Amino acid sequence: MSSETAPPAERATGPGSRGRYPKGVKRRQEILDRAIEVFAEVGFEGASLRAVGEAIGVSHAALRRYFATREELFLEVLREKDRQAIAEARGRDDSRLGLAESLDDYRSTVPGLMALRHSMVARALELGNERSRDFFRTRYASLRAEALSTLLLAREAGVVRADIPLEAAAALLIATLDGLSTQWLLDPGVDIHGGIVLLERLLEPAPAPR
Amino acid sequence: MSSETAPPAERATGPGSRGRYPKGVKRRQEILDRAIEVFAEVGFEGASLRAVGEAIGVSHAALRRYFATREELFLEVLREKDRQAIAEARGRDDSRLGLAESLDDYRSTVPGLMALRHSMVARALELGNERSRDFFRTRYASLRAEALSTLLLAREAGVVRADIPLEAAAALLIATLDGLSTQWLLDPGVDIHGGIVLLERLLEPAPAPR
DNA sequence: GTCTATACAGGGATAGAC
DNA sequence: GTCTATCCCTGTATAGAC
Repeated sequence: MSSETAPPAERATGPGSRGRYPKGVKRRQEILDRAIEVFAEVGFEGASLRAVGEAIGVSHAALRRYFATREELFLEVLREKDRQAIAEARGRDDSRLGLAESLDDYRSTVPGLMALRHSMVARALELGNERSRDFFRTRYASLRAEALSTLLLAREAGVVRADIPLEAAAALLIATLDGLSTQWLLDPGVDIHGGIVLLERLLEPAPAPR
Repeated sequence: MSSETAPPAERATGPGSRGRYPKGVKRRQEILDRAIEVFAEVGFEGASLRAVGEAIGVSHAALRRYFATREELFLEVLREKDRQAIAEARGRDDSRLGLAESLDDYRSTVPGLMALRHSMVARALELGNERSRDFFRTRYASLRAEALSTLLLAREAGVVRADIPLEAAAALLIATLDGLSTQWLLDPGVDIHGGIVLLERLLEPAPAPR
């Protein structure tokens, strides 16, 4: 049952708590950063704990002082990338849908990291990997919530049809980004941008009557 | 470099060729069928070659007489499932889009096999796995082609708007099925059916004016 | 022709020394 | 905190029995 072996610096990253281990969190962040680089280079399968450790100049066993398991390290990498993406996304929030920008976010990540995300989602779908499952379930939930609020604004601004259920539309938006990216990753000839703008157009209120 | 060690029964499955090994192809098919069962039970990660071999009552080394590599076995499983799906899909081809039916196809597959497909796509995105890459690239290409011809029929029947690029719409359809399924697999509370019918409605010619 | 036996390199997890 | 040593599992590869 793997009953809670109490990983050291688990939830000790909050800034305003009691006593911290400044050395510890710093090292942890360093591992995270180097791990991202390794993923970007060799992808998910190539990024063994030993490979990551070697890139830092540390044995693979040492990594487990900061990340209880390989899966945990992977999830933390994704969390970190999400944080970075959110930080970059600030400041360009208008009432437009802005799907093209979301797409650029998606694509800006190096190929290795895109593969990482896909591999992690796949793992989350497997039996057993509850941690990954929970992570992605809440991640997609918040993605949908974010899309929903954007859609609400867009509808008020009049750029989205008023007769469609926005919850379904939100799920549809996220699904489109995911699915088109998959096809584009497999075959760069696929016009992913065309698919995005098509969906954006389909959501618009009235097709110009002529 | 792994320079072509000539796998035995590689392309010897065609029915009308020269001399066959009837015993061989039968055994191969048996392995395939049992492998599908194992995948359905334990998923992608749990289905090691040794596990599959054990389920058949054979050593793992024996499997490699029929499938040059683990990846090859996996791909063959997916090919087999595709064949079955195509066979079942015959007979219900009207001019409707029929997305709901496609969804049922998607869902009918046991969880383990859905995870298998996702895991294989993820692997195909990784560097190196060219076989998987090729398989899914052509697979998605033919899925899009199929969707395109369906969309053409639907447009002629008047159930799809005439002012949209159907190639982009085809990619969008496939992407939606993929993406929504991912969300639904992670969280059964997601109304995947709602997303599908929404897209179908968005593609319809004119929203009832009122 | 088909399969078992066996070896190899590499993976993640873990225990205990320093 | 980090290491080394070890365990058990994986896919791959080869030799040889029948």
